[in-house]
Amino acid sequence: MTTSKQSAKLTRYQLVAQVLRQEIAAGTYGIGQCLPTEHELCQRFSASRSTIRKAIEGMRDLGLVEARSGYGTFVISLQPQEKVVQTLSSFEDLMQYPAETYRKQLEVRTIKASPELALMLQSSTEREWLWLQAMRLTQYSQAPISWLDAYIALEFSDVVGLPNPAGASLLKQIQDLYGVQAANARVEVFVTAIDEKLSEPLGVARGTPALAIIRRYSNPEDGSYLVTRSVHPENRFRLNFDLEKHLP
Amino acid sequence: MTTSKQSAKLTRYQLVAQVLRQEIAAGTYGIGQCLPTEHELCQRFSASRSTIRKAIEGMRDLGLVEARSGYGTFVISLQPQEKVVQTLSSFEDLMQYPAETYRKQLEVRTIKASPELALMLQSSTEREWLWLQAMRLTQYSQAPISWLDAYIALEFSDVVGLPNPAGASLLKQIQDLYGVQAANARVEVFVTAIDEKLSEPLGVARGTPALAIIRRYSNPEDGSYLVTRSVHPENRFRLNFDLEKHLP
DNA sequence: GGTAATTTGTCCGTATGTATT
DNA sequence: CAATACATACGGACAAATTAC
Repeated sequence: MTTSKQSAKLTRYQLVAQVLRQEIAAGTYGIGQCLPTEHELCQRFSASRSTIRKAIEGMRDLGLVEARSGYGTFVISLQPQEKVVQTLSSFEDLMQYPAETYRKQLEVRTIKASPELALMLQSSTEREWLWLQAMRLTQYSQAPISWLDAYIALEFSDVVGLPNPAGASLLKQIQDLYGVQAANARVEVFVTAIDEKLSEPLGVARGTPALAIIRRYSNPEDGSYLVTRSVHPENRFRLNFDLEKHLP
Repeated sequence: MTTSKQSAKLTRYQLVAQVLRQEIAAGTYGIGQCLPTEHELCQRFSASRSTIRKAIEGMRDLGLVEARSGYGTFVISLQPQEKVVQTLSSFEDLMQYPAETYRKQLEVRTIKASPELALMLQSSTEREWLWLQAMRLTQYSQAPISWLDAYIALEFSDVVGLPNPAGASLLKQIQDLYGVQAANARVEVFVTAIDEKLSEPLGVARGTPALAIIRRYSNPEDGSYLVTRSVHPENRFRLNFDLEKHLP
C-alpha cells in the first residue's frame, strides 16, 4: 500500500522517484548496490538528466541513497529512517522554569573528581571541575523550587561571577560569554530521597521523595563541559516533553 | 564569523546562497518580505536561473525562505532554526526495558472517563476507554518492575487478547495489529508516592517514592488513542535520553 | 604512475505549465 | 484576460572524482 494516490497527477520526477523507491523497498537493489547510472535511467524513463537527478535528490534527502562522483549512486537504506524529534528549539527549553524564578548561588569552589563523582560526571578522577551549589527560588515568595549542583569545566569559570538578573541558565550564560554551544545533551531522570544536607535549604523533611535530573552537556570541541544535577522535591516540578515523528 | 572559509573554492550556487543568507541575516529583507525575483537575481549574479534556484532551494531546506508560485520568495526566518533531536529511531525506544522483562495483564475492562481521569487522558468525560491494568516483571525472578495503567481507544481493543511472548509494548502491538502509527507522543514525568492499591502488588510500603511517567500517543487520524501511566518504585528504573542539535 | 573511460556535479539557455495578482 | 513569478522539463557542455587498464 505504498502507492496511495494513483489518481493524483504526479510530476515526472515524482513518478521516477516513486518507481525507484518501490524498487529499493522491494530489494531490487540491495544495500550497497548501485542504481543504474543517470544516463541509463534517462533512457529507461525517457526523461532528461535533470529530471532524473531531481528524483534522486529527493531520495538522498530521505537517506535512501548516496551518490559519489565517478562511482555511482548506491542504496544505503531500504526505507526512509524515521527519527523522533523532541519539539524544542533549543536546549534551554529543556528545563523551563517560570520566568519568576531565579538562581541563588550558595557556594563555588574547585574540586577534583572523587571516584564517586567521576562516575556521575563521566570524567576521569584526575579532572578538576568548578563546583557550584545553588538553589532556585521564586522571585517573590522566595520559596525554594530546587537544589542545583553544577560542575563546570575550569576554562569557563568566569560565568559564576556574572550578574544574572534574567535568571538565565548556566548553559545559556556559558554560551553568551564564551560562544560555546552544546551539541549534545544526555539527560537522566530518576527518583531520589532528600538527604540530610538538602533537607534544611529546601524546607522539606529528610527522606521526602524528589525528582533528580542529571544533564550532561558536551560538544566535539570541549568535550563534556557542563554537568548539572537538580533535585526537585515532590509536587514542585514536572518534566514534560513532546516527541514527534520526523522524516529526515 | 559566519563566513568561515574564504579560501575554499565555492561553487556558483553556494556563493549566491552565501550572499543571500548574509543579507537575510543582516535584515536586508525583513521577515515576510520578498527576495528579488529569480530573474532579477539571475541578472545580479550573472547566473542562470537553475543556479539561482539551486541556491534558493538550499535556503528553503534551512527554513529561511518560502516560495509561492505567482507571488515570490519571501523570508520566514532570519536564521536557520535549530531543532533539538532526541536520538531515538522509534517511539518504542523511549521506554527501554531489558529484554528479560514481560508484561503481565491483571485486569481489563471498559470504563467511561470520570472527570478526574478525563483530565489525565485529556479527553472528554463522555469517551469510553479500554482500561488495562498490568505489571512488568523480570522474566526469571518475577520481581516487579513497575505498575501500568493503560487506556486504549475502543477500536483497538483486540490487542489485549493477543499473546505477547516477546514482551512487546502496547504501542508496538497496536501498530502491528492495526497498522496504526503514533505521530506524536507527549511525555510527563513526575514523582509520586505509592498508594494503598499499588503497595501490595509492587511489594513496597505505602508512601514509597516512585517515578510516574504518563505517555499520550496520538496521530492525526485517530487522535489520542493510547495513554499509559507507569509507576516505578525508587531505584528500579531510570529514564535516560540523549538530545542532539540538528539543523533542518 | 599515467591515461582513458565512466559517472556524478555544476552550469547554461530555453520552453512550457501553473498559481497568483 | 493579461501579466507576473515560481515549477517543471529538456538537452547540452564542461569540471571533478573514481575506476580500470
